[in-house]
Amino acid sequence: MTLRVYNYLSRQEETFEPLHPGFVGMYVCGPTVYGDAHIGHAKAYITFDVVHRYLEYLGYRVRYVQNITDVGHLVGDGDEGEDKIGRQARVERVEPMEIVESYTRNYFRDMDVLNVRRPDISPRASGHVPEQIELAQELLTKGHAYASNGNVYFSVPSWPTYGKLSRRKVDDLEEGARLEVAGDKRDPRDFAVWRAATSGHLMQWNSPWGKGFPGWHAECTVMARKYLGLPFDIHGGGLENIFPHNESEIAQSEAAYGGAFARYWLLNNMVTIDGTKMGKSQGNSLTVQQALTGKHDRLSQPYSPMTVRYFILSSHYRQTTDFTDEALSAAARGYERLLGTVGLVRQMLAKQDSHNSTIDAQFSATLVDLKTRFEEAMNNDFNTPQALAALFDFNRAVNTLVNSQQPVSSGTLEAIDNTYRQLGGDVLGIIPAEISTQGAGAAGLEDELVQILITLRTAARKNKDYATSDAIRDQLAAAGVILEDRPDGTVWKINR
RNA sequence: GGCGACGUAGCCAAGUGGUAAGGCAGAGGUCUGCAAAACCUUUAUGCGCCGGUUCGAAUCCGGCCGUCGCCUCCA
Repeated sequence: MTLRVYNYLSRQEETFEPLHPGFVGMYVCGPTVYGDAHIGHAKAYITFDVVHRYLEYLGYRVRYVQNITDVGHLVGDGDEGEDKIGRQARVERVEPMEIVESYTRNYFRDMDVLNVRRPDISPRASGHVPEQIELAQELLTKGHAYASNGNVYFSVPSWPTYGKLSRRKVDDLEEGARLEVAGDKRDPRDFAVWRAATSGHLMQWNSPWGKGFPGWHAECTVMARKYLGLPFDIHGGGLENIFPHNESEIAQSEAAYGGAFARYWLLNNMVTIDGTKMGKSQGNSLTVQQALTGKHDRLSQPYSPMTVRYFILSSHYRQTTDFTDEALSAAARGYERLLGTVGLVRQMLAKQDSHNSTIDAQFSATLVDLKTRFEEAMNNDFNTPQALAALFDFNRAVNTLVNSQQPVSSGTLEAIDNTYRQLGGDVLGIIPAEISTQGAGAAGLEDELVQILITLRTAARKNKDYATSDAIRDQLAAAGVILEDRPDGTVWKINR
């Protein structure tokens, strides 16, 4: 059983084999930090987080590099736009680097709550200006770039394979009505590797061509090379950046350094909101914070981070994900179902007084079956919906077992819990190590207080004083504590 | 104008040549003092429409209709 991935370079599914056996180098285009993370970021980084986690599950040692774009990304069309960071700095009346710092922190804060593991290296574009200048010089030396009025442009016509990733024909690009001809470009298709700064530009550096700043595509080219070497295994990112960004990264790297850039291109599809494109320019963006707080026109309620994560993983990463309130609330209930079983298993495990390490023979076949199906799904280009389906089938089997009123050995419960932790936790990142809203994981005092009420209620029920027992249950429910009577006693959980 | 993706039950979503996974919602049932949770049964003779290839197609080919996206900043 081997991992197969869809490679946008070949537009085919291919067997994944890293260049150096046992090691994987992965670069993913990171955010431009001039605003809060939105659900498009969430989809992209959850997607590659799962890729990262699954590669490690398979035993690879992964180096995951994801840049922070803090300079060079321009607002608007053409070449006259303002730097995004610079503009936001002007709006908020602070230094550009304050913008970068604060939105970088927000970015990691949001990704942390979504349980996205941090990359191994988060290099900043502004910290790699010398390398980007060297890239421009190398391209000039090789004849694939030219300097003009303090700008350095990559010459697209000089590089015949330009367009190979996005499958655009270079000749067609000329007809694009939107491509404005900058006065100092030789060809409208050329793009800037280095840009001359106007006097008002807040972020600028000295260069052989005067004061300026790097072009947007340059950072990824140099930082991927610096930290992963060429070629490296996986380049990830969002499909909307396939052109011109990814295309230009490849061209610059191959033209400057020779040889291949990235070996496998994995690109996630985009996000829509109620069926239409989400974009900052559309005015309908949904930030991660808005999804978590529910403070958004389109949302009826807040959604937990794990619900958002589960929802994103419930469709394949190369499909578009349509965020609707209805779909999210369905996901919330589905996720609750999964988590409820995990919580129950952990509570039963905590209640076991003697340890019996024997694993039920019949159930161990179920465990093996789950693992097989799960791995088959994930090996099939990270098919998380299929993997989740396997997990839900397993879930049903577990529910049947723990409700069978037959004794279940602690060894079996432990094996079940470990499986949830490994597949649902380590790989998919949707099953927390501690379920804070579940009795078993609750803080001591909270659990003790609820246990006192449960004891009182149990006594009332024994006396058939249902008025009292129901009053306790109803009032606890109003406070957000749900009681469930099981044959072996009452358990509780917090209803979020 | 160029390029591309998608259209599967009320909703979300896998499946890409062998006779429709999974989740949500709905219906009936079991369990329960009543609930909750869970479990069982049930919910697409059919996968946008029309043709074609094939023993066999949701899956391949052609045409049509529809939706969305990229080509311009965006993950």
